[in-house]
Amino acid sequence: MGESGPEVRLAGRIESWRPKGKVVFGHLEDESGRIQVYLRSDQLGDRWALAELLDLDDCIGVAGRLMRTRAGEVTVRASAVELLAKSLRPLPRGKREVLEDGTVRDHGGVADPEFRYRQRYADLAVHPEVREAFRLRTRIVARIRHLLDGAGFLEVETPILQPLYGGAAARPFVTHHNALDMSLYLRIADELYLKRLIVGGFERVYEIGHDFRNEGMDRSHNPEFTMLELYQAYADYGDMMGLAETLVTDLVRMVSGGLTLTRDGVTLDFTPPFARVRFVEGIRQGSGLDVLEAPEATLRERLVQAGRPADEVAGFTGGKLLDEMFGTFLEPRLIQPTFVVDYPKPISPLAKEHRADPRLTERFELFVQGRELANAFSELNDPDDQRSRFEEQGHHRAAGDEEAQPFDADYIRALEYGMPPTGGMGIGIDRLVMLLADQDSIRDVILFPALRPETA
RNA sequence: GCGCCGCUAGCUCAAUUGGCAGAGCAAGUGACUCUUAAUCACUAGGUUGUAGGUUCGAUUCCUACGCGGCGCACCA
Repeated sequence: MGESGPEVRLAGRIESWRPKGKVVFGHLEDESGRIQVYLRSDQLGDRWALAELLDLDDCIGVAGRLMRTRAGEVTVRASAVELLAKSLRPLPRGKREVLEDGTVRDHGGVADPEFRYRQRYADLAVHPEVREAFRLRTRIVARIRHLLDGAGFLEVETPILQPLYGGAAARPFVTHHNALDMSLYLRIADELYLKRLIVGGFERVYEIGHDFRNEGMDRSHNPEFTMLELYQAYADYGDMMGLAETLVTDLVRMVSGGLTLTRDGVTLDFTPPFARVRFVEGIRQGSGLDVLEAPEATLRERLVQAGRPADEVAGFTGGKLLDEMFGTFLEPRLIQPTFVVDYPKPISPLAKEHRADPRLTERFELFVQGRELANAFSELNDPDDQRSRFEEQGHHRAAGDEEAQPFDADYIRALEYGMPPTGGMGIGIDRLVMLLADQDSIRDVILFPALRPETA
C-alpha cells in the first residue's frame, strides 16, 4: 500500500461516485481512460464542502499524490479539488450488477435507438465502443487520403451549390439564392466538376465530401452522405479496378490485419484479384436470358416468374427493366467481393462506349455483401457522344423520369476542348465504413443521422 | 409513399380476462474515514407519445395523428 507516489493533477468527468461518510471514492474518465480518485475530509479542509456537493457526471479537476488501495488499484488521493462544469442532467449510464450466482443484471443504459441518434452526445458520452467506431471512420478516411496523396492525386473542392445537378441518377434538393433570385441544387455528385478539372490539366484529382439526394431513407441511405470521387487521366476502367483493389485491400488489412472479414457468419475473402462477372453474362447465369437479345416482354415474364408482382413489372421498360433484371438475378448473389463489368449503355450515360461492343460501356461496380461499394468507368470524353446521351436522358425526362440527368451545355463545352482518356471512380464512404466497422445501419457510421424533428 | 411492430418516472423495464400505475438504477435527506453495483434508512418523482372514441371504469379495446425501428418501394 504505497502512501506517497508522485504528485499528479488531472481533470475529467465523474463516472462513478461512492460517498462513504467523511471520504468518497469515485472514478474520473476522460478520452484517455479512467482512474480512481479518493477524497478525504481531513485532507481537503474547507474544500470538503465542495466535494460533498459533487454529483455523477460533473466535470472536476483534482490534484494529489498517487497511491495504491488495499485492493491494489492505482488511485489519486486528492489534496485539492475544483468544479469545472456542473451536470444538471444525468447521462443514461448503464450499470451491470453481477450477482453471487454469476447472473448478470443490467440497470439503465440506452436501449432506444431514437435516443442514441437524437442525443448522440449522450450516446457517445456513455458508449466507448461508439466513440471507437467513429474513430475508425476517421482513420479510414485519413488512410484513403494518405494512399491517394501518395499516388499523386490532388485533393480539390468543387461546388456543393450547383445551378444544374448531374453525375448520377437521383432527385436533388432545391434551394434558392436570394441575391441572384435563382434556384440552386445541392449536388448529387461531384462528377462533372471533377472531369472539368481533368480538361484543365489536373491529371489526378479527388474529392471527399457530402452529396445530397432527395430519396427515401433506410438503414443504408441517409439524405446526405459522404462520397469519394477520383479521376485519373490517361487511365481506363481497368486501371480503376486495380486502384479499387489496392484501396479496399489496404483498408481491410488495416482493420483486420489480414485479407478476410467475417460478417454475418460469412468469411469475405479480399485476396486480389476480386472476382469479375460481366453484367450480361451474370444475369444470364441467374435468369437464363440475355438482356440485350431477349424481347422486353420476355424479360418481364421472367421477372414475374421470379416472384415480382405482375402489375409492377408491367411498367418496366428500357434502363429500368435492365436494373430490375440485375437486381433480381445477379445482385443478391454478389456476397464475396466482385466486380460487375461492362454495363449496358442506356443505364450508363456518362461512361465511354465499350471498345469491343457498342451496346455496352466500360463500366464496373464493386459489390460486397450484395451492396454496391464502388462505381467506375472509362469516362465518356467524346463531346458529340455525350451530347446525344444527354439528349437521350432528356427524352426519359420528358417521359416522366425525374431522375434522368439534365443537359449540361457547359460540360459539353468543356469536353469540346478535349478531355484526355480518363478513368473515374466513386466510392460510398459510409457503406465502406459500415463494412469495415461491422455496422448494419448507416446511422451507426454517421454522427448525426437525419431524423424528423422532435415533437414537444 | 405503403405495411408490421414499438412509445409507461431522467434511464432500463413491470402492471392478471379492462379494476387504486410499480421496481432497479439515477435524484433528494440522514448514517457511515479503503470504496469500486458501496451499504443501510427515508423522501420525491407520472395528464402511461398526442387528440378523440367505447366503457361505471382504459397503460390495456377502437380511430386518427406524431416520433422511432424493421421490411417493401426508391436509390448509393
